[in-house]
This record gives sequence, C-alpha cells and structure tokens, in this order.
Amino acid sequence: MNFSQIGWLLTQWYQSHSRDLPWRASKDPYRIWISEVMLQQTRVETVIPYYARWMAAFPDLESLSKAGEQEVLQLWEGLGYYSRARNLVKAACVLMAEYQGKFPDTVRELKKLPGVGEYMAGALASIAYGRDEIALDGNGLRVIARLVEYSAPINTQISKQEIGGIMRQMLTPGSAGDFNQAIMDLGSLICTPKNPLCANCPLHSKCRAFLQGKPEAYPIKARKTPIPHYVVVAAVIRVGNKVLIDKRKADGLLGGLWEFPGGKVEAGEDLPGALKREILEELGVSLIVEDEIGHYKHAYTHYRVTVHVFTGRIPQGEPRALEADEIRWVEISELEGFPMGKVDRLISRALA
DNA sequence: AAAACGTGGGC
DNA sequence: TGCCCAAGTTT
Repeated sequence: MNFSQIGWLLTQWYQSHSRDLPWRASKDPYRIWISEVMLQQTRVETVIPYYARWMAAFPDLESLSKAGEQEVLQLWEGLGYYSRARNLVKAACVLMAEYQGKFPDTVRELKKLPGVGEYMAGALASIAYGRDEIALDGNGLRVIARLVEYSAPINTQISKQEIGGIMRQMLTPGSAGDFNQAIMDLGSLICTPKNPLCANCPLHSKCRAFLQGKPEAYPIKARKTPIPHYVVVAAVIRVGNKVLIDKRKADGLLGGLWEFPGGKVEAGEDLPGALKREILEELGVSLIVEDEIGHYKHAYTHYRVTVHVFTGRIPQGEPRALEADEIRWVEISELEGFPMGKVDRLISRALA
C-alpha cells in the first residue's frame, strides 16, 4: 500500500472538510495545549463551552501558573479525569519557572511536562511548531486499523508502535499538523466507530476493511474485565444552616474535589451500619443515622455505584479530617462554590 | 503491562 | 437498561 499517497489524500481532503473549531483559530501552543487536554476522552461538543470559560479565566500560561487548584477544579467540574486539571497547573508552573514561560518545541522536551504523553507531544510539536511528528489518537488507530485490516487488538503497546509506524509513512512532510488533524477529523466525521460513512471517504478505494465489506469489524479490541457494582452510603450532617463536607485527597478518584462523607457498604452490613462505621473511620465521631433522603445511580470508568444518602447528626464530639484533606461546615447556599463530582453535586443541589 | 481515572450521549 | 464510546496519561 502506498502510505505516502494516502497521507497526501488525507491532507488534501482536510483542506475542504476541516471542522471550524475555536482552538484552530491560532497556533498559540497554550491554546492548543488546553484544547488537547480537554479533548482527551471527551467529545468536541462537550469541550467547547468549557474551553471558552477557561480561556476567559486563564488566557495564558502566566495566569494559569498563578491559579489555585480549587479555582481550576471549579472550572473543570463536569469534564472528568480531574488529574488533567491538576496537571495543567503543575505544567504551567514548570514552564514559567524552568522554560521562561515558553513551551519547548520538541517531542522529547514536551513529554517531560506533567500530563503530556506521546499523543500530546506529537500534537503540539506538529500543530503549534510545524514539526514532522505524528499524533496518534483513538481516531488514528481506528482509521489505520481499517485501512490495513489490522487483525490484532489495538489496545496494546505493540499495536500502537506498529500503527504509529504506518502513520509515520503516511505523514506529509511540511504539513504534519494538518495531516494529524485530518486523520482525526476523518475518524470523527467519516470513519466513525458505528455506521461509518464510507461512501464519503476519500480513502475508500484503498481501505481493506471497506473493500472486504466489514469496516465496523475493525479495530479489534481486547475484551474488558467485568465492571463491579458497589453500594455506597453518604451522610448529610446538618447543624443549623450548615452542612459538613470533606475534600478528597489529591490523588485518586475525584482528587481535590469535595464530597459528603461516606463510603462503600461491606458484605453483611446494613446501610445505616455502614454509614456509622464510615463516619467513625473518616471523622472520628459516632453518627446517629436519621432518614434516607435520596439515592443515585452512577457509572464511573471502572465501576458502578448506587449511593444512598441519609441525614444524620453527631451527638457528641467534634469531627476531624482523619482520611480527607480537610473538612468544612458550609452554608447550603455556598455549596455551589466547592468543586464536586457528579453524584455529590446532585446531592448538594437537592439540598438547595 | 494492566488498571485506574469521569462524564454524557447514542443505541 | 446496560454497554460502548469520546483528540490519553500515569503508575
């Protein structure tokens, strides 16, 4: 297969079919960086309003480097994968302190920044700096897997190297940025996971999967492990107009976000019993469990939960942050100002 | 190297 | 409803 010709066809196609997206208006590496981080595992339509708010709040590297974690998480709330937001601030600080406020322009240096991996480094080097580097994402994997009928699972290190090797042969020297964005736009608009629009594809006469009549059979993915389901309890502890929330530790799930205290129900426990145990472990006080005021189902990436929410009161003693970063008593009306994950935000809004 | 890491939309 | 999927990175 003539990969060089295919790359040229893609880049040509992009000239007349590229999407008009806010972050494509300039070559400012900062603007491209923010968009690329937001777009990780996230749809374009979801990102657009977040991107606008972000740029209004943090228009450049310097403003971001001075931002507080809470302020950044608040803007990020709802986008998920919150380590992305924390890493943005870290990287901005590194760039201001060690790179004179300028992005490096090589893949090698870019990859040293927190939150910048293989894909992002290639994207920045090619799109912002015109370097001849590939940026291989999920779209590229799918497009190329179909093109060559790649028969092994694509979610392995080896496959990414092999497909990256093919992509490198396709790359159009001098316009790698357009080439990389072309393959992403093709994957997003034409070569979609379900119901690809092969009739409109500039590559269909060369695509092995299409010629075999089964584009949807590719890419092949290894079967995932089953997703567990947990029952979780949470406490709304009110004193007067205030309610107790805690800030989750910076690492791990929903790191740095606030929540209503609680945790997983263990085997053999009833709901109130589990909640009393969790509050004792987390806050060092006993809890009188009152009424169930709601329940929520939610799916994280690798497990599902049903969260049962109870009101409760602390008969004696002062709660302490034994497992959280911090605890705080806040007015119901102030809850919106504390970044939270989806379930806790639903709970906080139900209280208002 | 496999698992962790969010959320919303489509079917 | 439940599962798949979306411009990946980190440990």
